[in-house]
Amino acid sequence: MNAPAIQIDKSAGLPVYLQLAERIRLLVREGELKIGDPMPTVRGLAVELGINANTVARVYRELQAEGLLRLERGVGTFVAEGAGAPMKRADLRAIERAADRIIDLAQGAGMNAFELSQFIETRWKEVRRVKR
Amino acid sequence: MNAPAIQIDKSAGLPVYLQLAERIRLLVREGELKIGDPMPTVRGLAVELGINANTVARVYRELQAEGLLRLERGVGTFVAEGAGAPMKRADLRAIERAADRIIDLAQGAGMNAFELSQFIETRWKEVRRVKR
DNA sequence: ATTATTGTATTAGCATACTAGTACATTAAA
DNA sequence: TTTAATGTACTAGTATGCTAATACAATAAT
Repeated sequence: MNAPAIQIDKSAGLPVYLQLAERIRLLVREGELKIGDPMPTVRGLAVELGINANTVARVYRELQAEGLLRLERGVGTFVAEGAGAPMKRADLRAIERAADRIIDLAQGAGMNAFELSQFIETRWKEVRRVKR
Repeated sequence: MNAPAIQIDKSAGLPVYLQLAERIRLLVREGELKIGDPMPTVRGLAVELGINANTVARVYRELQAEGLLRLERGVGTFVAEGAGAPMKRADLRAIERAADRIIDLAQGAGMNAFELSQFIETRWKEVRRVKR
């Protein structure tokens, strides 16, 4: 499990570079990518995903600016020290369980993945002001 | 509540026409828009959302092709007869409750709306093969 | 010193997702 | 018949999100 599978959906409507950046952020937050872990090569990942190397480079640079990655020319790209602690396993598990539950409900109601995620984004923005 | 608020996020990365189409599909599925209800005018909605009338027209035409809307030139646009029954209120409520729960968990873990929705989309695709 | 591998940079070009403007066609109401 | 409101159609232009190609620069291994 040295290199977790990074995958994107080129036909998803959402720009590839946003998907890729978000996927990497999530892998770090989940703890699948730990501080110091090597990232795939710019060229290598580009080939693997079937996208352009510049697109990968752009994402890496953006994540470096966020302090999530550390780019070393001639050496490689690594998860940066400033990448913040990953979620607690218990929290992650709880979110996974909650996700499975709502996915189950949504499927039962005839929704698809896109509809559900849109629904949740909308609801998030609506609920934010409640602030419990 | 004749016309439920339709809102989009122009800075969300996701193309406006996809957001708009999805938002309308959801309103119909939730039962907020019922069969026969009038939709906002092409021009009116365009102005309201700050987008081009052609973009709205495109979305309406697409939803008509799906059988969700009925466009009558010179008259207006309406929710079509073939729009299918809305979700049961109980199902909708269950999904809303599940959404509130996972939003709460995600916020607690430091995620944002976009991260959560991406997480759920990814998990949906992963879990699909389990097929319970 | 040489070579292979890495990230960096630049330029050109293309398809998509629009914006903007205008004209037209159909319907209902006056 | 006229008018106002609706959806339809077309053309032109722009910004974004890429693809493609190429060259350069730093590092590590030889």
